[in-house]
Amino acid sequence: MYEATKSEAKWQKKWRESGIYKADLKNPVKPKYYNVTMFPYPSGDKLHVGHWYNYAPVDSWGRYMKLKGFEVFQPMGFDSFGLPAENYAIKTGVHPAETTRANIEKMKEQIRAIGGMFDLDLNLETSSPEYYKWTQWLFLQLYKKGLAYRREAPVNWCPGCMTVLANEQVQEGKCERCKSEVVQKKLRQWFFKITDYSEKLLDYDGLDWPEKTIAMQKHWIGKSEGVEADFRISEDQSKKIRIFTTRFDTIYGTNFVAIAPEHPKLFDYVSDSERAVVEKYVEASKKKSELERQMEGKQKTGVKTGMHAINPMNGEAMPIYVADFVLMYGTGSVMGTPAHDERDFQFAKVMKILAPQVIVAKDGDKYEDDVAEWSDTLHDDGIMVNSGPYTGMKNREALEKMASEMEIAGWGKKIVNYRLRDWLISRQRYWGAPIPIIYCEKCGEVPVPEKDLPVVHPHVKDYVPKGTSPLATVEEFVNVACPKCGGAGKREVDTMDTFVCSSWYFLRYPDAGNSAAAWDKKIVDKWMPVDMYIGGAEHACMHLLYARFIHKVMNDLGFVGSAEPFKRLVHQGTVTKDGAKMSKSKGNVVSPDEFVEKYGSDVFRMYLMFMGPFTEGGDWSDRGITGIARFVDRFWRCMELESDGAEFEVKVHQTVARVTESIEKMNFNTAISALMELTNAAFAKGLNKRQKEMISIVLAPLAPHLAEEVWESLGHGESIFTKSWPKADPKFLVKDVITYGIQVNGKLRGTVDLGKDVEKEEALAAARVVVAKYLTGEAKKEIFVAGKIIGFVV
RNA sequence: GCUCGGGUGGCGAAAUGGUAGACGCGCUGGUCUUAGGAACCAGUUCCGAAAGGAUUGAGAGUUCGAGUCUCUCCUCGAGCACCA
Repeated sequence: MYEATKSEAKWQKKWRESGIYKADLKNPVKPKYYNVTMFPYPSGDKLHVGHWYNYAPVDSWGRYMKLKGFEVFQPMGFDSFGLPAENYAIKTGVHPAETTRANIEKMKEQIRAIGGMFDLDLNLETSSPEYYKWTQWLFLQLYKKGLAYRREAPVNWCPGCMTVLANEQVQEGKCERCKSEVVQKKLRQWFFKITDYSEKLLDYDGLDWPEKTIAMQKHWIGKSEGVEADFRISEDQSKKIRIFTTRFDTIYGTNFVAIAPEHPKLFDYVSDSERAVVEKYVEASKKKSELERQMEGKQKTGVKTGMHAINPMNGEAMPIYVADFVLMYGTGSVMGTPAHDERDFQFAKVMKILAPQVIVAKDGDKYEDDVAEWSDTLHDDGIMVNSGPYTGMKNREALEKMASEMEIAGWGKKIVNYRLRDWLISRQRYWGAPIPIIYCEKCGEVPVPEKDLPVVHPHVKDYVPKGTSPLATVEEFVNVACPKCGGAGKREVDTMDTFVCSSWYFLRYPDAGNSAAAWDKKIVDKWMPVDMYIGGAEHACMHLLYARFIHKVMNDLGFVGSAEPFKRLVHQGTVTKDGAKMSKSKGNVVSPDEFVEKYGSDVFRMYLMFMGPFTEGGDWSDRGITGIARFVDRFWRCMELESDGAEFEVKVHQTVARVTESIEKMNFNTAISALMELTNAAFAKGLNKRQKEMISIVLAPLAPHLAEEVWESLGHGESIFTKSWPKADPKFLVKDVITYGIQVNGKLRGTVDLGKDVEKEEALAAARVVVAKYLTGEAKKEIFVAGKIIGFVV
């Protein structure tokens, strides 16, 4: 009888004592493998099924790579600054410095109970001065390069969290964390100039990432190539209005211009007579929240400004409108071409702008002069019509020609636009890394000299968010001498977005104890890039984008040799309970503890992996865990029995091959089922020693404790994880006798067993006998695919 | 609305264009047992007594052969959402 609990405690202790999960970081002899999972934040809640669903496959993968002969580095730290830790502290009334400490210890114990080979002894915690010192250093490097700057801008304000948020943290107009409705505020805040890296971030060359994640990032960066053009104002020929379009080819159909209410120069384009109306409209749209704008959907509103722009192609005067469907990005004003843009069409309908004219016609042979209903078929590429000298050209070619001619004429140029905004990193919250900047009356904005780092995060009693940073209440912190002139200075009191802390932790792991630098380039370049990065898909446009940006900056500054941080990325799926995401508020959190206690960690983690492909997640149900428990039991019994194993030799090698293939594809579920099949076949008779050794090694990534126990029972003193992955002998993988299916007119009508080297004629002859009664009439076609199928068409 | 994924037994799920439903749960029957929610053996897609027939969300297409490829549609999930 295998006693999981006892055995697991024993092996966890042995692994820790022998340091088997430690990698030789400075001088890896074997090829390195850097296996990382997104580090957790200590929140005070226990580990739930979702954590296990993440960490178990990561660990199985790491153990597999270890058995394959790699020096595997599989560290884990804690993302301990940030809102989860702070909110937990607010809830319990205990200072975050204390709760964080306690929670990390608690979580470490729980993570150790999984029996993973995570290296938790590096003590990487983003809230410790040894770590955030270097987060501040990182800030200074960006500052020096002009990539960190402060400006006043309308920003997203979350009234629930009482802080500003980055664009990435606003979802459907609500705070990503607390779901409060986000409002716009104009504030002076710190930004990272991620937009400088828009183009570089679009390069995914050499990355093995899920297509979907790449698509999401690309969409978020939102590159569009278009044209910026100046239109003259007909009321005042000295004035121009600059518009942006991606469809310059449709300009002959343009019959209005629309400008965003927030446009700084809006009133340059408003006539005196319309001034009052426009002011009213601007006021009204300012009051609308992001959410209200979305609620209105495609219902367009706007008012005339009273001025007109001149269409440079045909000289027509077009009315200018102020309309809030135009966003204050890029030029903040657009040309309206109702026939070729649905929004323009909707707006034109509301404003009763008449007779939108088709410019690009499908196929060129049929088009309507006037568009009564907008249809996206009109949007297709095609042949130019109604377009003066360009009529008859292919529209994409016309676009190029028109744009070059315009550039020569000097009233516009081709440009590339991105929707990515700069990363707002200021937070008016307590539990984060202080921004290392001092404001001096004389010298202005002064960066804290690197030798003065860290800017120590002050202890504050009342850290409940009030809308301004709690750090501002600590006078000894705020008042400081200017590092430049020695005069009176005041510290920046905002803290950094926790995503800054998490954007570089994987660079710290290999050299976590370094007190002289953020990391030693030599060591880090040995380990970077991360070979396998596993974590949730929800970070696609946040952490995963920020980390790439920071890494590229560090690469450009010469601090790292690699251009990308994560070579291969895999997202685990989400485990739901009754179809809903597990959350404490819903009260549907499943705790692994009782199952681990009853069945052991091996059974629990295998059960999670057996649910299905781990990238897909699934709905939690404890029905069925007994199946894995039975398997473990049978497996153990199988290993206890001794036989010569002759009859299982083929099966053993096939199982090794199948498990290898499955794990290689990270299909842990089918790896387990292959082992089940073998166990079911052999558990009553047993295997020979060599066979047991092979099988226990291929089981080891999935059930490490059980595998160690078996290995030891086979008389080995050393850990199974010092061994190497077995190779299936190809001679056992080819069956001598193959059962062929026989199809007649595509329907299966029988089977026949044939030798592996059977000739076509012989096979067909044998098959004909089996399905004789279906072979009526004349045979039209006979099919023989070696190793696969025999077919007749009659 | 746009961009991705999915849709296969009562359930979780397998299937390089080649015998659909491996493996597991559950269920049915049996063996062993004072008893068993333990263990083992057998069965289990649906309809049908059987012969046989049907079957991978719906429909069409390509193919000797389609869960798998192509098109149209339905539906569920995720993400983005007036970026011109």
